[in-house]
Amino acid sequence: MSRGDGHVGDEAPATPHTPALMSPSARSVADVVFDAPVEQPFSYRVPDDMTVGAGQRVAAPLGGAERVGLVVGVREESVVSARLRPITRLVDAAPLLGPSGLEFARFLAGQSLTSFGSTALALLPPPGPGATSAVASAVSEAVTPESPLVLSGSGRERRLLDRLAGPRVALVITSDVESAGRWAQRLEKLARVARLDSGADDAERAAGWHALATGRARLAVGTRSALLTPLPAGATVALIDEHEAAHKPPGPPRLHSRDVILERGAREALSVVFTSATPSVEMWWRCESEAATLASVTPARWPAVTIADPRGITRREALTPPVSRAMREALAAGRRVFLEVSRVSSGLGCDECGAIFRCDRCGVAFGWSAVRRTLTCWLCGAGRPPMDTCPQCGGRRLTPFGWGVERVEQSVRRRFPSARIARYDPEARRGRRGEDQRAAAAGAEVVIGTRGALKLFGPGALGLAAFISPDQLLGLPDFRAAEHTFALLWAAAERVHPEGELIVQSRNPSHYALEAVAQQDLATFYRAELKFRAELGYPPFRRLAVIVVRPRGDGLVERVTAALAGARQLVAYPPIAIPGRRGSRIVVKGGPDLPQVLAAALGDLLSVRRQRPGIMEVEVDPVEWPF
DNA sequence: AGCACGCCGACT
DNA sequence: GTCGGCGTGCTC
Repeated sequence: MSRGDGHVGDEAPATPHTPALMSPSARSVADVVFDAPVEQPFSYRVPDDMTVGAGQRVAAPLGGAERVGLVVGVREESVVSARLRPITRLVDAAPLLGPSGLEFARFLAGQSLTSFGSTALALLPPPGPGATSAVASAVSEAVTPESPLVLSGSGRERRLLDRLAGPRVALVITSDVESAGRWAQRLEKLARVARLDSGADDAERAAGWHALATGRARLAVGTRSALLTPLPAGATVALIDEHEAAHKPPGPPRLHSRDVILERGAREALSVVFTSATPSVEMWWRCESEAATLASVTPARWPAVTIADPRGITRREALTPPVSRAMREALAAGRRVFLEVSRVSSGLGCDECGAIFRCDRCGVAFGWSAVRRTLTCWLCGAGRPPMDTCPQCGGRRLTPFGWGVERVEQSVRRRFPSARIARYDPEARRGRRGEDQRAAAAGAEVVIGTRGALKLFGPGALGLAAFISPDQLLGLPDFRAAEHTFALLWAAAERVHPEGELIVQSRNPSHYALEAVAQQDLATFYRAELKFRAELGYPPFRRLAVIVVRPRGDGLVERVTAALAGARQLVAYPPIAIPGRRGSRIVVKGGPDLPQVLAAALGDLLSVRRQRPGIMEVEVDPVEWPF
């Protein structure tokens, strides 16, 4: 993280090129990058009656079609090849990014091993009409750089609002449009709000971008496409729910909004504020090492938390007696019930003691294939036949995890035939059904759903939240399994009324994620999790990347493996065949400079990735494992 | 990424 | 004999 001067939107010239001053024979040539996996820019002739500057989007012919690209430089050439084709039209009336904005986008591209063009274009608002003013020169004021602030605990959003009430320019980044809408409404009470997310139409977004840049708007709300919005020094950038995986969705720009903001904040002396009930382990670690500040936590009123051990109850029964009892009580009191179901069933565990079988080397749960009868570590590739008895307790009932929504619903209906029960599993199928489900769930007393269903409930809205089988989440073959489970349990607890109850059915009742929620103590979780991460070399102590290679013909996997083996700073795990799809996955571990080292090691292989659906994808700092 | 060119299999 | 698979290379 280097501290530079200047910031994203500054010093973009309003008139980048003045033809009148050039000798009559000189022609302007613009270098343009596109959303394509090619690094080098393409050159175009700038028509005499057109003015373009770096940081401005234009449309130009490429490969037989007109495409939108970003101008990265303009040159004056006395001799221009006749083969150079002209720019077709302007997409933005003026540059959206200044020189430091372009430099920042280039830096980000290097971090994510994604082409400059793909990165920059993915971080800009969709092209729309209405942008008439150039990016303003920002007023530089002396600002003491502040350490990023993490607001946790109850009332964290209230405290963010208080901070945003001041005179400072502020940009609020959310993970999704729905949340952006909520924040826009809240902020409207403070000042006029420019919406930069897709909840606003294109013209409104473009106008908002410039309104913020020119100081005509003080507050703005957006998603990832607002991350490069020009801001004056001293402005605030807030990230809502910092721990959410949705801040790094699949596909370009393959960047976590948190990392973009931290880097931008350091470069431009911005005030960075994150909210999160359960900060990411990376962010917690920053706070511990004083690279960020955790705001003193005001604990919320917490519901009673019960860990119910389902061992010994029939395997046909989804609900333990404590859950049935609590359901009856909640329904009798007229309070709502949420039953969380984790649909994954990819691990093997012991029915007797609750142990989840893990790879000794990597600490992640083995994946279980019933067809092939093998346990496989998705990370290092180690495979083995299932054990006959549990190595921990000698138990003989070894079963795959498996409570799906359907089975739980049947089980619950048998027990509570007269309750209004609805299912909510929006991930299951797309389309209209999602809306129907939502409507049904809104009127139901009992909602049975996957983790996505939690957002149906506001704080304190539930009488009971019960997790049917969170061991399925804890047992995922992912080193972030505990972190994700912890965040989910905590979020559920916040949605339960203080007089209500949170029940977790688990065969691992002493797991630190469960204990931390029961005790309402964040540190209990992060202490144990950081120890695990340090011992086995996971983030934040080491960085990871996942390379997906599709091995068509020519031994590409072998070439990639050989290239990685040559880099001493990297640990590359052996390639693992991807179940279902054709291809292999290679996990790479490295230090803080992982992107640079990886790029150097792969060399040409990175640029030679031509193929139908991605011959080679490189995901740096993955949040969710590709299965 | 798209798209065209180009060389080997099964088919109206 | 063609139609079409996708491997290879290019796009200003």
